[in-house]
Amino acid sequence: MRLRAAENNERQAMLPRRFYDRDPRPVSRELLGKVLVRETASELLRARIVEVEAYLGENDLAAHSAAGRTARNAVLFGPPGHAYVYFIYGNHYCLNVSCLPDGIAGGILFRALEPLTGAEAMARARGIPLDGRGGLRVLTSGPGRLAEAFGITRERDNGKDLTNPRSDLYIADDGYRARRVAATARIGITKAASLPLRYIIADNEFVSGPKRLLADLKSAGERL
DNA sequence: ATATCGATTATCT
DNA sequence: GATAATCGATATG
Repeated sequence: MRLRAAENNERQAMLPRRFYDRDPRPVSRELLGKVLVRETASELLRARIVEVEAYLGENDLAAHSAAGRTARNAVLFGPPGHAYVYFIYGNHYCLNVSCLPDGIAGGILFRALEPLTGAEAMARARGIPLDGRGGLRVLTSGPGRLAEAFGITRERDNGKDLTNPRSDLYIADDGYRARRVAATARIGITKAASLPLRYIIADNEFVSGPKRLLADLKSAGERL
């Protein structure tokens, strides 16, 4: 009953398509603090978005869309609010959401989440104990980890409309507002590596990478 | 605590 | 045939 009510509230707070129909940078900033939800008949997973990276489409050398449309990156060129899932290093899936109107590429990579609901199921999906080394952090801190925790695969989720009321994967606003937010250089790329397009909730434990606070705030291109 | 390295495959040159 | 928006294990200070 209580869960039911929370569920309904989340449903109502599902972000609409127009939220994503903008430049990936402001969308990234506003995505911080929102809640990623996986909701099926048998499971409810919820986790707060604490780290994302903006990818700017054909003008961004580090973006998958930089060299134009292909079968793999087609979702990035499609309408806003859809899941772009790619497979990387022969090991991991990563989740993005498309931005900007149909025909214009752009997207946002989800890099870290803070578990809110269903941590036990996330641990199961990750194949690790809930109380093991690293604690809850290793469940969802990192793009490959959070995708595994949420059972995200290309087959299951690529192209999924995150703004469809019947989608089992969506993003909600639960009223939380991030306080200290910063932008830093993006992680793990070689091209256009110095642009400050990685957005983090600065004081959040689940932000990815070692020595988070010091390094991040020192290299922060701008405070938001 | 930081550094390096191997795994493993879809995608593109 | 090389590369990649990563992770986890192992080695070293």
